[in-house]
Amino acid sequence: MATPVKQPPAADRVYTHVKQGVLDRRYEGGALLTEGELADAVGVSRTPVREALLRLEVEGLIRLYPKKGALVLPVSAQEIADVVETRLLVEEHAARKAVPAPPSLLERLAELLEKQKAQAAAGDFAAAAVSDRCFHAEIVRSGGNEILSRLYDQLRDRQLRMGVAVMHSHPDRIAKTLAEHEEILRALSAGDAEAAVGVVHRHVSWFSHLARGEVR
Amino acid sequence: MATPVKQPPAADRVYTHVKQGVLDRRYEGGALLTEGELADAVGVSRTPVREALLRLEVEGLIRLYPKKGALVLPVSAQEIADVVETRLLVEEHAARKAVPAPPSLLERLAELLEKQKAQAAAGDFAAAAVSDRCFHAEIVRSGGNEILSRLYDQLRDRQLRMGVAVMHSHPDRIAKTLAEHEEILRALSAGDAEAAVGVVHRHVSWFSHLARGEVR
DNA sequence: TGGCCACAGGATAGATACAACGCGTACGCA
DNA sequence: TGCGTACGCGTTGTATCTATCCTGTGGCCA
Repeated sequence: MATPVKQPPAADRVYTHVKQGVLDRRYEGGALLTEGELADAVGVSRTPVREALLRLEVEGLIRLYPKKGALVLPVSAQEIADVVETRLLVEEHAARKAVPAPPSLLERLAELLEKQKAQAAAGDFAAAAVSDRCFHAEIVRSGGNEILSRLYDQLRDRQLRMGVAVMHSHPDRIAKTLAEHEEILRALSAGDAEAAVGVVHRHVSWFSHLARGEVR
Repeated sequence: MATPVKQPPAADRVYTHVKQGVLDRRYEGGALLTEGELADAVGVSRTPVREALLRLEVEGLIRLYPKKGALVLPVSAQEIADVVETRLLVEEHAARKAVPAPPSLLERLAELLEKQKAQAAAGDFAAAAVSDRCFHAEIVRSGGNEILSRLYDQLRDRQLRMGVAVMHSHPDRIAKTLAEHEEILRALSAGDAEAAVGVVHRHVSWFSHLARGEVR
């Protein structure tokens, strides 16, 4: 048999294609995508394309203009501020709620932290970024609130568009991130909610300083 | 001319139809909707139905099962808890941020409160519920965070499914709601953030007591 | 009688065909 | 030359058709 693996659904392929394209700037902010283009690019019909675009609009990555096309939303200062503010709200809440932390959570966090360290040391920054993301998501998910967990995932996606390059280019920043993660883990282990919240606050709001005025 | 008005897009009609159906319990939780049924019911083809169902899934009202149909999600205790927790998080944050409140905000809130009072006095509980909702939404929107504003709207929609009847049936509760709104407005006017947060907390978490164990 | 397999029914997933709409352009008229 | 209108192209919106997949049912065999 030539292709024993079953292809993922066409709608998902389009979704991933566009999302990746938007996230890593292959599609510039302000670009106007049309269903036909995307259909050709991915090799499917327009129907699944419509589906994917609809999902992406809900996530706030694009905006659908009737009879015109899908506008790749440029990153605005407003959006950056909103994302950071919302992340702060969700993550601080999660950190506060994660105290006292169950051993299973602490264990998973320690594991993720080790993994990220190893990946950073090996120079695999992309993988490290994934681990970074998992670390935060794990804390949020430990709160057990599905609404907040889903929201948080979306926030991280949107944040990916805003200056990821900087994260990857500065080893200093990586080290600082790791140190802060360690600090968060320590605070959670110690059951010190306010300390954990404080570190999370620093950790997240650092980004807003960096992003200020860097709207491209 | 018979129908001079232009019909809204078919997808929107389906969306509204299903959403209303789910919200006012015409479609029971646990029911399995099929695209064909809905297409016939609204009088459009299945394509816009798909679109509408997709949007509703993102909002968390239904769950799409591949090759099976659209399950109207039953209200679970988990969902109630999540909605209330998230509302608390968002609304308390909004209340805190709304201090000091600009006069324009206070003005709009006072206006909405008066309107709701009049509607409640006139016995138009449905309209009063709409005003109630606007009151809260206005505070959240004043924060200027689009992500939180959109999230909040979704939360209110979902909460509509959980025991609205109770709200409408007890005039006592209406009176209490109005009193609490007045209290919130007073606290905001006075610039007392913590007082406002406290009232909001009471106001929102009242619902969780009511909903506990009342999962239908 | 119990379990397995084949088949049929119904649903979605995807492709394609058609209609309606909007926008820009170019032509015509004043 | 300037403005208004009409035409044409491109895009989305909707409908319909086909293929694929899942599920439940029925019969057959051990």
